[in-house]
Amino acid sequence: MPQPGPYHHGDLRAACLRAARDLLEEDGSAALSLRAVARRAGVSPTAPYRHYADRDALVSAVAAEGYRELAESLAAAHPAPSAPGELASVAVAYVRFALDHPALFRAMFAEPCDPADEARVAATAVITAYLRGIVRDVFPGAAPPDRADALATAVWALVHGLAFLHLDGKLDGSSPEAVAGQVRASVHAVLALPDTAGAGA
Amino acid sequence: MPQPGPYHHGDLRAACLRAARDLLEEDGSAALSLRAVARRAGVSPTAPYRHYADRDALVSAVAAEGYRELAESLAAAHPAPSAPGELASVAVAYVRFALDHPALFRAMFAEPCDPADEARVAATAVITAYLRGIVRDVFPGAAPPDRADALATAVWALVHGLAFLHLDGKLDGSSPEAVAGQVRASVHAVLALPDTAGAGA
DNA sequence: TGTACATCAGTGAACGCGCGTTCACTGATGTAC
DNA sequence: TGTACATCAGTGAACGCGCGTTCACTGATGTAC
Repeated sequence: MPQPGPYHHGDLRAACLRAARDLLEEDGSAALSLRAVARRAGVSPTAPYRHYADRDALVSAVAAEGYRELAESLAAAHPAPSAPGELASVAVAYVRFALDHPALFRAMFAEPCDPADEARVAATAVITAYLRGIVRDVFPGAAPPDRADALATAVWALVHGLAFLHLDGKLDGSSPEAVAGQVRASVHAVLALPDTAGAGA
Repeated sequence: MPQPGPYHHGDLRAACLRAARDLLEEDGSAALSLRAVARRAGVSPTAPYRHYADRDALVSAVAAEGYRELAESLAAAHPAPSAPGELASVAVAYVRFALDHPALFRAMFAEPCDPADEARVAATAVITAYLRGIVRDVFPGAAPPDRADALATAVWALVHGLAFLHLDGKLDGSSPEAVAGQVRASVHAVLALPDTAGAGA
């Protein structure tokens, strides 16, 4: 039943992205395939080639979209953190994003990365700059500037590692609260502050 | 040219593992396939089924071997660390292992994990217990015991994150020294100590 | 020491699958006159 | 307003591929007598 539908789709480019995202949400363990995306979008297997040069281009587009959404999630957690506890909230949002969109997150980082894909590189840079800026705001007096950079990298690596270890079932992710608590405790450890988590924000 | 060779291989089980490892070292981006492993081992495509129930069993065996080797690498970096600097050396070894065996490392963590595979679970537990023990040794007086646990998890996540970010080309991995320095700096940041890296051990 | 036979570890043909990608095509759209 | 035609976004058949897995088989090994 070929579903009459219009011959021209309208916005197949976006529909492919949407379909890819849906597939990742539904069965994250399967690799993303162009044919599956086309099927999902209700279109012939070759139609996506009108909009994407090849499979890699589609995957890169999906990854870039993921980066943008991740950045949004972080910003939504706290627009301009200036205290360690607020930074911790951003960290929690990072891990939360990974757990809420496991397959997307994996695609963003684990798919063989094309270093030449501009959108992807740019999207990564946004994340890096964002984290760096946050850490600088939280520690305005960090002695040498590259110390702040080192700290920013450490924070990123920490939350990234927590995210992946959770994704791979190596840590206790039984409840969102457990995860959040874990992340806060870790961030506070990094920032060398007494763990003020537990109750409050 | 079917290479005469003996009909019976001798130890095909081990040869498959070896072949799988070789393939991962050579082309880490390709997925590990049973047929490729058989080919590499110089054996018919179905011979491995004598020794592994299915593809997953092979991959799990490879991953388990990887965990064992990772544990060895960590132990070799420092048999019984008791000072932060020694702990940092272990951290460097962790990241080094990932960069030296990128595809293996990915297979260990990113392959859809079979939670039921005993060898694999056991091998993971060894890593966890090892890191936990180290952190406890380095901080014998850590106030509540679960604080030491949190710290151990944070350290693990930190090095794990650094490893993956490096694997994915998100950090400066231009030279082994740069990587090691980065890792040391991060660990010291976590441990809230002045960064004593740079020159010495 | 020699032979019969069970067991084991391989072979090789075959299956059905989904994939990425190509190609020549055709239906729909929109623009120029 | 009406028609001719270029352009664009789809179709659908076909290619060759490597995969996991099955099956009936056969060659080699080792044990019992």
